[in-house]
Amino acid sequence: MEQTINDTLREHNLRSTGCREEVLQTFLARATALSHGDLEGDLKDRFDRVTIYRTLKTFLEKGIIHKVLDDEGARYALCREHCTEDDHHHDHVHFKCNECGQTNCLENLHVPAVQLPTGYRAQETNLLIQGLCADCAKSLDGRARAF
Amino acid sequence: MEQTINDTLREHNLRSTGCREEVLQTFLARATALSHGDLEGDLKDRFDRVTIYRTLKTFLEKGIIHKVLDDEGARYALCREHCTEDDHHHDHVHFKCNECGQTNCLENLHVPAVQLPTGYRAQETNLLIQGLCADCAKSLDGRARAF
DNA sequence: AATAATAATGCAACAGCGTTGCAAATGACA
DNA sequence: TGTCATTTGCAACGCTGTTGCATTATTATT
Ligand SMILES: [Mn+2]
Ligand SMILES: [Mn+2]
Ligand SMILES: [Zn+2]
Ligand SMILES: [Zn+2]
Repeated sequence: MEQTINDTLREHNLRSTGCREEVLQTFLARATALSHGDLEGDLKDRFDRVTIYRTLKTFLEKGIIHKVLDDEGARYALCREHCTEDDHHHDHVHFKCNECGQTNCLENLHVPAVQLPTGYRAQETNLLIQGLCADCAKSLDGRARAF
Repeated sequence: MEQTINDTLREHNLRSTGCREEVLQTFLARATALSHGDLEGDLKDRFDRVTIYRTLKTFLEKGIIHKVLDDEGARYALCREHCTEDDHHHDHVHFKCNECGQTNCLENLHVPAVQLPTGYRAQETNLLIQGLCADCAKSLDGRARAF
């Protein structure tokens, strides 16, 4: 695992540093879209917030993470498919649970194509669906039945 | 027109004030999604920026405008369909032009339904397509042909 | 293992966005 | 015209994200 992280950094032509290792580690461990604040919560005693900002920017540029559309602030998630500096492809759906607040990539759910008006050209699409994730829907149902 | 604006405010149980009239006027005139900064640009010598923020918040709550999800910041657009305090419905596509920067509602382009994983429940969807609007695509083509 | 070249970090300072509390001004309505 | 609830401007604040610069760490080379 330690090795995987440094391999990933090396593959993207990035030096191995404490902050980069831990940010990447956090993304792998939490497996959900994270904001800068989430990361700062975990890492602020070890690294300066500016360094975390710069790490996110670097990871974005190198194709290690992608930006996730959100109604309140910027979030980022690991790129599973193989993205590079030039070639990003993230045409999957993102889901945000209004109950637990988690935002996740639905990697195998493709954004459906839409027929744009004449002359328009699409370059990138972002579909965010908000609602209840399976876990929260279930526990809310349980709570409702109790009454 | 003057009358239309005050009618709209009245219909939503809002007092007619200079700031509200001019913000609504600006939305009608520009016919595109606006950020707080856009409005401030037009109105800052007449109204305090806090008042503009509060006007946006009020219009949002009353269903006069809706929030448009954007990759860089908050934008707002007029509700065309009849929204109220309780009942918002904005399942149309939003398009942002990467050339001219304008974000627009494609009112008659419905967000297609997607089949979520078992247990998930959708409550709201936001589809943002980025690319080139018809005007910009055309003028870029013209420029390319000139070489 | 020591060195040199390059890149990353921490710190301080800053700009922009959005919110809040409060006193003064204004709009609605009788 | 007067009353009362609402809205406004102002000052202050917190949060997010950026920049410049001196210091430190990583990497490649010897
Ligand atoms: Mn994703
Ligand atoms: Mn819209
Ligand atoms: Zn949930
Ligand atoms: Zn355009």
